[in-house]
Amino acid sequence: MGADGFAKWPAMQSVSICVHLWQKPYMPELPEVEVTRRKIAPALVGRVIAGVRTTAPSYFFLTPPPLLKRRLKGRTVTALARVGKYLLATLDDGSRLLIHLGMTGQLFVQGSSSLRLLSSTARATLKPEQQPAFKPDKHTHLRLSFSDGGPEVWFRDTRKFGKVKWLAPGERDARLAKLGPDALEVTGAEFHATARRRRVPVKTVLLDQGVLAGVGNIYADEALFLTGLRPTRKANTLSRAQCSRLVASVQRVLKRSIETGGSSISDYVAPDGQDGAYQDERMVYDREGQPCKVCGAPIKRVVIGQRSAHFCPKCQN
DNA sequence: ACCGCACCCTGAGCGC
DNA sequence: TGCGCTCAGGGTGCGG
Repeated sequence: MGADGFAKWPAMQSVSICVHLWQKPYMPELPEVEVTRRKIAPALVGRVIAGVRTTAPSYFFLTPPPLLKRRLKGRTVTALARVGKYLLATLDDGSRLLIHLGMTGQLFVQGSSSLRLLSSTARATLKPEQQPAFKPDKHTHLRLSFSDGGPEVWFRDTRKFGKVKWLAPGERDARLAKLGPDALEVTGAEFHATARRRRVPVKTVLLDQGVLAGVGNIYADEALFLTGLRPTRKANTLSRAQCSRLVASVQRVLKRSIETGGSSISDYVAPDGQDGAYQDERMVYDREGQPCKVCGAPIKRVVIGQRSAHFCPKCQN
């Protein structure tokens, strides 16, 4: 990249590409991963990786750091795709870098200042104009520098549920192979074909990445509310029509979230932490005891498969 | 094939 | 004030 190619970097530095992902209500599901992909792609694609810094080996690194460094150095990123909740970077030698953000993963450009990158105390006390650019901490597990000398790309993940793996050219990854069709593309018929032979709660099927890839806890609850189905409803009792409506709801909430996420993070993070505006539209998730926005009944919370599920006892059956 | 559950991790939020 | 406890959650893997 020539000197004039730098023009885009200064503008990018003040931009937070970090979507959500602080605690509970900000899990990276399909929309958050997709928004991250769109924001991070310009800072990745076409650049030559010059240096790789990591933290100590851990199960976060499916490829051990020393090997990861050897494989990435000198490579040019040629594309950045999303597969379910995974990001997949293609490199110029045909190898690929697989990234999963886990629960708390944050992928962003060096120089980003985001309240979500700070401690809760700092978020509460710092005014937006006081936000410092984020400095790498013990949770910043991967730092890529580039031959153009521009800003680095960092991957931070406090709980280390995220994953980084290098895939040799042509290497098939079991995690990717297991994924069902992308949640934005799955059809009602496909969902019904699986649901009809599963006796577990329908929510469990929505969260099964092998059935449809990309739905997490928040959007599963929201889509079920929109469809009027309780999360506890046994999957095999759903009609084909109900499955079609459910899939349509899933796709509606995912698309809506991509829209609001994309716009809200385009240039600034609101001081009250309300970026990733979809949370304002949440009807049930994390609203236990609060009135249903449609009928006023208190939202209920139950546990399904070790995970919380929220629903309106009047609107959902 | 299907299903339930323990596990990985760390910070927030609670009770005392 | 501060300690210790519990909880949250995606994905994996194991035992039934």
